Amino acid sequence: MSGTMKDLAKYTGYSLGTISNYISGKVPVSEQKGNRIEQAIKELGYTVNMAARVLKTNSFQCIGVLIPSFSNQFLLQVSKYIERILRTYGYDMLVTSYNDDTENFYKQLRNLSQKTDGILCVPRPDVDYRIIAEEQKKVPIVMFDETTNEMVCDRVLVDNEKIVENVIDMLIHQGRTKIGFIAGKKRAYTTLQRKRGYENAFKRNGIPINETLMTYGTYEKKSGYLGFQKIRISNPDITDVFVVGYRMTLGVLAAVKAAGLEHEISIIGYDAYDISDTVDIKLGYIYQPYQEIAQMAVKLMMRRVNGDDKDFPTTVIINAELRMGS
Amino acid sequence: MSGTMKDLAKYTGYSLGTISNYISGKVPVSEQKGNRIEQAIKELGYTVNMAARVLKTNSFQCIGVLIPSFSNQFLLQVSKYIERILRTYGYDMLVTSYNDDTENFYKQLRNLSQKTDGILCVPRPDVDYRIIAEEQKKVPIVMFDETTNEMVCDRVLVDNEKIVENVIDMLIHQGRTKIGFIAGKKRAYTTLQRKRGYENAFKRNGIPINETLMTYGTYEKKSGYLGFQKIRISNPDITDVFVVGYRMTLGVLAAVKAAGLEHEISIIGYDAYDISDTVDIKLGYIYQPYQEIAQMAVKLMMRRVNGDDKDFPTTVIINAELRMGS
DNA sequence: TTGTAGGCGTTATCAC
DNA sequence: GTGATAACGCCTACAA
Repeated sequence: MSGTMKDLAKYTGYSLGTISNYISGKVPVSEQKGNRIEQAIKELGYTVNMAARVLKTNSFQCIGVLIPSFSNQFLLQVSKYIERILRTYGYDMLVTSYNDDTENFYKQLRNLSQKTDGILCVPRPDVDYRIIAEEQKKVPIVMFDETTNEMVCDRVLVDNEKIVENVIDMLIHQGRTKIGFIAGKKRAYTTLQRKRGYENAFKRNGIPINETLMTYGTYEKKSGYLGFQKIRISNPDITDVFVVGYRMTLGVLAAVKAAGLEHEISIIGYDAYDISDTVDIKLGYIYQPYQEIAQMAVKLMMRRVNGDDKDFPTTVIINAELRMGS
Repeated sequence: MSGTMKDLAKYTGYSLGTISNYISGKVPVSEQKGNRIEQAIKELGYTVNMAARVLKTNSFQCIGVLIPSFSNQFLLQVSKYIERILRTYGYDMLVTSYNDDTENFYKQLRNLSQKTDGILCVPRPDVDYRIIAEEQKKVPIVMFDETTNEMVCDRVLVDNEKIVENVIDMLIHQGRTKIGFIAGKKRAYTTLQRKRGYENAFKRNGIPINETLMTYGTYEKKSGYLGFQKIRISNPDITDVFVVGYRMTLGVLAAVKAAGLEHEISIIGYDAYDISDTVDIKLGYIYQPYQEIAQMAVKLMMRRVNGDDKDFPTTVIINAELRMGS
């Protein structure tokens, strides 16, 4: 237990008010006393007691970020930018993962709502929106990347439907129509969007949709691996695979390699920018602009935190882009 | 602002003490009153005010984890286990990154020491140990993975020297002596250990050490790429590369591939377990047991948090192992 | 500019 | 079991 303001007051002989004024910096204090207080702080090893300050001011100067898993490269990357941007606003960031578990999601949400002034979260599709709504009464909540439909809530999302549609359309125009699609979790918002984009492209080109070319996954490497195998059983003539997420892309790569199809198949993976030049397989990737997502989410959150709710609920849509491996 | 205990007291007509007793669960309360309070909680939307509780109890039931970067797969993986294990002790986890910046490290350390009961951190080599010592007066600090030498501090470390020595020795016995070594940051503890292991192996086998086979890196992919190129200029006959960290391994893979040397060179990468089966290059990896590291770190921290300092400072050493790609 | 006093929401210590 | 009351450390009027 380190010293308190009271200790400083006793030590210097000044009043508590003067000490507080000096430390908060909001009310000027004579230089002489300032110096003496400064010295006392060093002497007694004083540090502000955040709990007390928060209790009094009811403000944490801190925003929570809640993501499904620490294995998600993309979200961690976004978080990194969120942290930087928040700092320019004088806010700290607290990251928490709910480990892909719904109950844990609720728990962490409650937890963060006790420790922060607002929460940026990536929800699961199966969360009970009423629980979120309940928390939302206490602190502003902005969803990013994923969302749930039932909720009235601020959102920052990527236009998954459009980018997928465009990419698949491009492939079709190149005469490649046997395109496997390994999506994320079945009910996830992003999955639905991407699936729609995939289907749109085929419809647009008057090609019937082959359900056996599609499958879902868990974002784990293994499920990418298995997904590819499953699709290939029904479609030995498959030429392209579109796969969502870094780790599932790794899985597909491994499966393609294990099947000795490195030169027959090309892959387009979400967020696979890191590995496109390390493998022999042709690999393009969808780039989701981390920084812009972070920027928009923080901006919106800062407005909410400062009581500006005039356009609530608002949804910001951000464009992704296709990039090819070197 | 949601309801408080005082509101509950007013609403139910019971005293503050009874409300508190019921909510903390530490003192039994008659069932009838319990039910009534439960109902009042729902009615008024009461939630504990953590700040007030912390102020009073001086305990956060929360441990902070401070890592250099959210890009570090390995540390994030360890954090995931830390979180799980902490939960079994009834503690939460807060993760923070200092973005490879020393000043930021200090800042986050101070920050966490205000929000948690103890800090598990991965320090930079150049941190001023006095600042850590200062924080350590307030909360227990356990270093893991990395450490600084000057500090009197608890540590949970991997035996990098031994594993590297063994792996290099094995290669030498296979007649492969042109082994490149791309280490991490120059002054880092882990780097020094690994370098020593590398050198030991050569000494042990009576082979002179070739400095041009060694270089440092920043753990970024690019620095792995450049590191390989640099080493190869002086050593066109290089047959093996030992490289530290997931991303730098990716860089080496890309460089080897760019040079068309997929079949001449084999690579051993730290923590590269994810990609070993996706590339055509022979790739082994060092596996650092995440779970065990997390377990040891948490165990030690829990003892410190509970005031058991009898073996302070203590250092736990954990063994890594070599695994080969599928 | 400086000091005093009251209260933020909780827990802990008493009596009853 | 229950109720009153006093802290915990800080901030903020308001008064001096």
